[in-house]
Amino acid sequence: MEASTTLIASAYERLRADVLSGHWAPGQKLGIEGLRDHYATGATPVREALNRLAAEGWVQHLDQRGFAVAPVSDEALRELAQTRVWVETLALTQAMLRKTADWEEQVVLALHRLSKTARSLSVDRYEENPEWERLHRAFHMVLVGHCGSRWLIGFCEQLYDQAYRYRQLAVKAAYKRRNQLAEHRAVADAVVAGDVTRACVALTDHYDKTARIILDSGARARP
Amino acid sequence: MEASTTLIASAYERLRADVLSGHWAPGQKLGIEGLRDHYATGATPVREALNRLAAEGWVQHLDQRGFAVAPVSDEALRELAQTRVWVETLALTQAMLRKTADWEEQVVLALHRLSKTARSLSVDRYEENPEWERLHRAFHMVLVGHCGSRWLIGFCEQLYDQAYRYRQLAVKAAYKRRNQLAEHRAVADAVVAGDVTRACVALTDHYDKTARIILDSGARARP
DNA sequence: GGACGAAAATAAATCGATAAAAATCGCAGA
DNA sequence: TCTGCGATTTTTATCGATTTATTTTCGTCC
Repeated sequence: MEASTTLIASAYERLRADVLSGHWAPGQKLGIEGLRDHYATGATPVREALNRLAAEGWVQHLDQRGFAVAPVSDEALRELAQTRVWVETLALTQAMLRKTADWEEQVVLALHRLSKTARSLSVDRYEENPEWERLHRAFHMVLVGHCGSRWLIGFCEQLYDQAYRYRQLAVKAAYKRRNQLAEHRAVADAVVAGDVTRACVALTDHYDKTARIILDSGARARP
Repeated sequence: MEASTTLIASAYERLRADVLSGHWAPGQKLGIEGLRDHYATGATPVREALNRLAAEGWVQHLDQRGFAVAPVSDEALRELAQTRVWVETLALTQAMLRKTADWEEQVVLALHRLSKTARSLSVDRYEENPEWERLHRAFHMVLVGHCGSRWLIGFCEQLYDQAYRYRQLAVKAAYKRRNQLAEHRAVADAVVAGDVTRACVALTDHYDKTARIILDSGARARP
């Protein structure tokens, strides 16, 4: 074999990406056989990948009845958004309390890079720009990355990725134009100014808006 | 087969319990063959159980080099304790903000049950009392269980179980006698009184003491 | 006509074996 | 004695087949 990585790792990454992107719909059953075909690999890698995804909450494992994509619901999204606000403002606050020049520069830099990149590859309709997505995630992770707790950072990553799935599902329904850059800049500015309260308010505002847009788009769980 | 559950679930539970209890030492290599023998099962259940544990952070998965029990360190314990204080005071605060009579009763009840149970099965030396452990976990989970976010509850469970492993490792070194009941009661009293600040301080104090005792016990990571 | 139950079909869980990778060991040369 | 190379051994990752559980189908009985 010549794959740079192991088959299970590859299967895991591809499966995860497909769940995140909404390629496999929430609630959909993920039969071993079907996945084995789709990803052109054996049953063992698929199985182990599914186990990891199950532990991370992306899919459900129904004993003796296989796997299914984790369902979504308005209620779950509200809970997710609320948790994100709580946990990320906590992390941001801690990061700011131990502020360093280096971290501050990272924040400014991450925002700058994000601002230079288009949200959509196409001007008139939405077409995901992977570069923007990468930089957006990086920006948010830099904000909380200096909180001093790998646990907290990990939680923020989980929550971010979960929210990303909801965004992807919503985008299939409606592409709302919106001045995200201003929202991001508001957070970064407050960080640079050292104003914890303002930074947390700005971050909360950013997440609340995102959640509201997704909820309004009408992307709902299918039963 | 007559096992009420599937082999992988059983292997997962037993392996997890053995890692938590310190039966497999931190850093120790977990060879498939060895585990296959020890748990008298096939390689597949062992492998899938290890994958789930790896996703949850109990073991490390070194590509093409098998699995090893997650290492411990003083530094990691400090970070864990700090994160626990942050996240659980957050959850407790939120729980108290949406206080209900029912929840308040659950707290009182959980404390009562805990107070009626001995920490150790033996009077003169420490011998883990599974019932106390169960009730202790239940008490802490009731405290945060009303915060309104399944995510936050899940995080608290993860952190609790991680801390439990450190406690187990420390207990092998030294059994410190200590009035835990008073600490637990302090939290519950503050909750009943509706005093958020005092409840958070009491919880923080409880966790800080635990961490300090473990650190002082000298249970350290082996390289 | 509906419901119960047995049997077939489907799909998941598990095993044993194989292929690939890493670690180990031993030997030759410096 | 130390170092580097290669063969050997050990262990992991993967596959194909078997076993076991669940779902569906199809009669039959009430």
